[in-house]
Amino acid sequence: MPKALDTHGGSVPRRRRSPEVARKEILDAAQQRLAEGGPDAIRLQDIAADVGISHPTILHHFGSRNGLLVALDDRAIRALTEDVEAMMRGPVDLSSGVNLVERLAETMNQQGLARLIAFWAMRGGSAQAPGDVNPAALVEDVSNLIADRLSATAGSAPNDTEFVSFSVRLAVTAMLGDALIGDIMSPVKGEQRADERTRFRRWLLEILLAGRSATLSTDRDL
Amino acid sequence: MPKALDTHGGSVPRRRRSPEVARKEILDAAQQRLAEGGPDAIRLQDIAADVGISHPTILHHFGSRNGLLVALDDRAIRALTEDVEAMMRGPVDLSSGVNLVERLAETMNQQGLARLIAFWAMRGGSAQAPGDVNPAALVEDVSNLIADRLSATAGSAPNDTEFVSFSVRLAVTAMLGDALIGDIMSPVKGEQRADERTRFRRWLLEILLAGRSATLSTDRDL
DNA sequence: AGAGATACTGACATTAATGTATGTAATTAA
DNA sequence: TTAATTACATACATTAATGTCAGTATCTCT
Repeated sequence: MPKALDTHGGSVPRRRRSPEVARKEILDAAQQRLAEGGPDAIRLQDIAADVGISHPTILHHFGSRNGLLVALDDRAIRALTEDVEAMMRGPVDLSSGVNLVERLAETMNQQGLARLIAFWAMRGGSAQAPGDVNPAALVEDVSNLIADRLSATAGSAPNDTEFVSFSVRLAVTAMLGDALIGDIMSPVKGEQRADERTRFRRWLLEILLAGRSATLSTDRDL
Repeated sequence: MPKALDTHGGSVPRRRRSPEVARKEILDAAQQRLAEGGPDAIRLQDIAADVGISHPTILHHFGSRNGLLVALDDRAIRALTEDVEAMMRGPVDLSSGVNLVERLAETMNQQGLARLIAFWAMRGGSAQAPGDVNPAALVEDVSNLIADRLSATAGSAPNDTEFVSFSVRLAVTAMLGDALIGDIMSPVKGEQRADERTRFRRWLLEILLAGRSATLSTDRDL
């Protein structure tokens, strides 16, 4: 039988998480609150209630409210850059394998990541690159990776590098923007909206492919 | 000589604005704070200090802090939609007149409008269309306008409508996203960054034009 | 010039958030 | 099994924001 000498609620035994798990659960809850309720909805009490802990525990893990926000930003940028990186390390040919645009749209919309990234941008953005991650460096690595690949390919003009880089940039920024304000940019309502969104993405992919074939002579895999 | 019987500071006579001017000055200050400091920087005291008034005056004009935020959102969406509308009412031909992409980029970056729109999206977005303006309706009007023009033109396929609509949507969302996270999407640093940003916009415009000429047979003015 | 209307202020009330201090209970290792 | 560590809780302190109120100063209209 459980001993009833504890000072808290009593009936339910206290759950003890590993620091990693605790941090993840807290960040998840915070991210969901941000996505659903906006910036003002990030309150320690509420997040703690969602997770099922008391709010000082959040401070225990993140030091301060601002520490939590920085960790949130950090994770969001990491998710985005890693996604781009993964796409880049795969076959770079836009037409093959994963659909660049579709995948980005998924990433942006899952867990309200788009709003989180917007939040990061509003809170100072690249100016305050915090902690152990440097998003800009990650992106630069990816760009170098692409540049290396392209220069290793016979017959690639300097334009190719910029075309790929611009394509990625366009896809990322457009899918971010579309996740944020796509709804009001669409004249279609209700049921058909999802269809139109899908068509928009396909159209964007086609535009990119067309632009590429106009730039590159052959259709080789990069 | 000024009478010294007043209860406040005394030396400086109180300035009295028209409600419209007062609201505008307050909104401007709030917008700048949001753009520079993020969501947490929107504090009535600070904004009041920027304008040179006391914070209850803000409440007098907007009712509550939330009233101020709604007004901010409202103005941002209005600015965006009116910008799009103006572009649409002009010559729709993407290659002529104003550069669609450039102009959008300007709009997004002036006064940190991009961040404000992101803020709006995070705070509930199209779900809570407030007050006297319905952003969705404005956008719909514009879309109808385009559709009418296109159907009035001989030889226009249904595809044309969607192509123009998608082009605008792409330009808007991409320039919004680029204003937010363009910095980290660029592998270039320092001086050359501005150049690259310009090239990116030109490139986007070219892509759109190429896609159009691929869709439309003639190059007529719409 | 006088009177009404209202933009505006200073002082205060209230609420509500973050952060602190101290103790408890669960986990791990000796 | 005992001891050390630390995730976690309760109660409280503190700060800091929004919001209220009663009065003042400036504008407009007659």
